[in-house]
Amino acid sequence: MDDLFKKVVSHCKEYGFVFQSSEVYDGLAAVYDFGPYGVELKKNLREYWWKSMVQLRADIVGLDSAIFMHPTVWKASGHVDAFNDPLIDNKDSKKRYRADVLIEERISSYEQKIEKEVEKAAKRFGDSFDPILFAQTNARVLELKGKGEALHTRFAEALEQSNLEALRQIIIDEEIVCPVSGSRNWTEVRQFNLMFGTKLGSVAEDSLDLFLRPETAQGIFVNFLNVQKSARMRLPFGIAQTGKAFRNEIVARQFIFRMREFEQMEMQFFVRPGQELSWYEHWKEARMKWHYSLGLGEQNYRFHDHEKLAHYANAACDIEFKFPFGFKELEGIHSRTDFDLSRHQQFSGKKLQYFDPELGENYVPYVVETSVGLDRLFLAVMSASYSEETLEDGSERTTLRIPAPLAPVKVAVLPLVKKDGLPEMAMEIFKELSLDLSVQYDDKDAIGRRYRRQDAIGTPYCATIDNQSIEDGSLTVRERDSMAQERIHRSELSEYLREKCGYQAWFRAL
RNA sequence: GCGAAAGUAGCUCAGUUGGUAGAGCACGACCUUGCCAAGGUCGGGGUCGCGGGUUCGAAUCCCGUCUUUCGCUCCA
Repeated sequence: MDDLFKKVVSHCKEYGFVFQSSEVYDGLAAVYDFGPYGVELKKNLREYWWKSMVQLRADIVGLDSAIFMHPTVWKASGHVDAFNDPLIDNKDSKKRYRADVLIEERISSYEQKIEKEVEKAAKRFGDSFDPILFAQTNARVLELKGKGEALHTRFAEALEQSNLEALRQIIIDEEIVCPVSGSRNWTEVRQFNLMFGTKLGSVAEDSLDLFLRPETAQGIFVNFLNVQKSARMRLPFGIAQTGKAFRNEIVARQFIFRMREFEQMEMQFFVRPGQELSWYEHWKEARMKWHYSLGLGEQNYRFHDHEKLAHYANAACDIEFKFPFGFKELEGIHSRTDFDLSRHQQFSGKKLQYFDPELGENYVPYVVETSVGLDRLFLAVMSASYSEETLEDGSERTTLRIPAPLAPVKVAVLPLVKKDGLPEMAMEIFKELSLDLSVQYDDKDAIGRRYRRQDAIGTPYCATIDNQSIEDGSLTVRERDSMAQERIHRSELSEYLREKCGYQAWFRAL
């Protein structure tokens, strides 16, 4: 594992940001809990997203839909089919493949062979026409074509019936080999469902099979008309929501980058058909600007356009972040067309249309989606903020340079010594500030050590109370990154912190 | 899920051919100092991931299991 990444992971645990779930029971794979500082950072990220996407915009409203949904939702959305992968392992190379992909490759290889035959014949024909050669080529092409079509039919049938044994038989009959080992030593084909199943109802035989939602988006789509009508929204408008989603990943790794239970922050923007691509471009820019506003460094972001589009999209890209293990997806922006609403209309039998007063007609809106992984955003902040430095005096300092508006603790109030009434005055200031900020009080150990402890959890400011404070009410404010100090009056502190730790400056940059 | 490596105190690690656990830091109390970590004294904490086996005796050898990390597949 990357060295920096390793340090970030252990820092997360040691300083109360992220713990492994159920650790006392040896943990639960790919599930994590957020500790005292983690929950604050996560809350701040969610809050900044929500305020900039909902509070600041007249054309977007919020929603909080349930994790449980009617089972037909997932048939309509395509998740029941698309999230089911038939997988097969090669016993020699220990590599795993999707059985359907292996067969599809074989089908297209027949088409390539036909092309080759035709090319070969064309070369040998030259200018003159050779009826014998023509007949031979024709026969070969027809044979290949027949084989390809037969395979295609057999494949479609096996898929239709979800017949795993039939899929395996095709791989064996076609003598498909593993590209790595070259062997035909295959395991059984097994089905992996990426959705978690559960049951609604306490009596087993009366219970309803449900899925935990694998994405939050569908809760927005099925509520489209409820929201549009009750909030009296006109197109174009968006619905935003944050919440947990669940995927039974075969392999879930890289700390909180890929978890089985994760939190999404997403917004579905409903537009008039035909306008979706310009809105798609609009949201690409707007979302990138939002990420830039966090101040983690613009060089750490890039777009990645999807070449293979999902079944529901006509344009899609990712905003990728430079994690310690490379550029990886942080947010997805998809032009989802009218796929979702149309499908829900079809499966529910209820109209999910919008009456456009300008056009004077009804239609199913098109949708542009922006979807961020909150936990990934969290990891991005942690890995971009982690820093180790050697100071002038040769001592080491580990600092989380978390942007002040996101910091779990905004200010620590520290009495310089534990006597002469300094703790009492510090506690008084702590109580004042904690009315509108996350504040910490600490009177243990030497002042320098306390500064380092605050550096390690990313506290941007420390307010130190000394003997002069008792006399004139002034105190020292020490800034985390520069370690610079300035003296201000205690009555100015609240305003000072609000200025430095608020989102206002970020909002203005959007 | 399959393959490979690892698991000893909160953290980083030692533990010699099997003889029944140790260091540094951290933590707690008290004293001292007082604006950028590591002053003094005392103290708490581990059935060596878990279960089984071999042995007079297992952190150490064997088997199983769990978790973590890496590769394969998928994705926010």
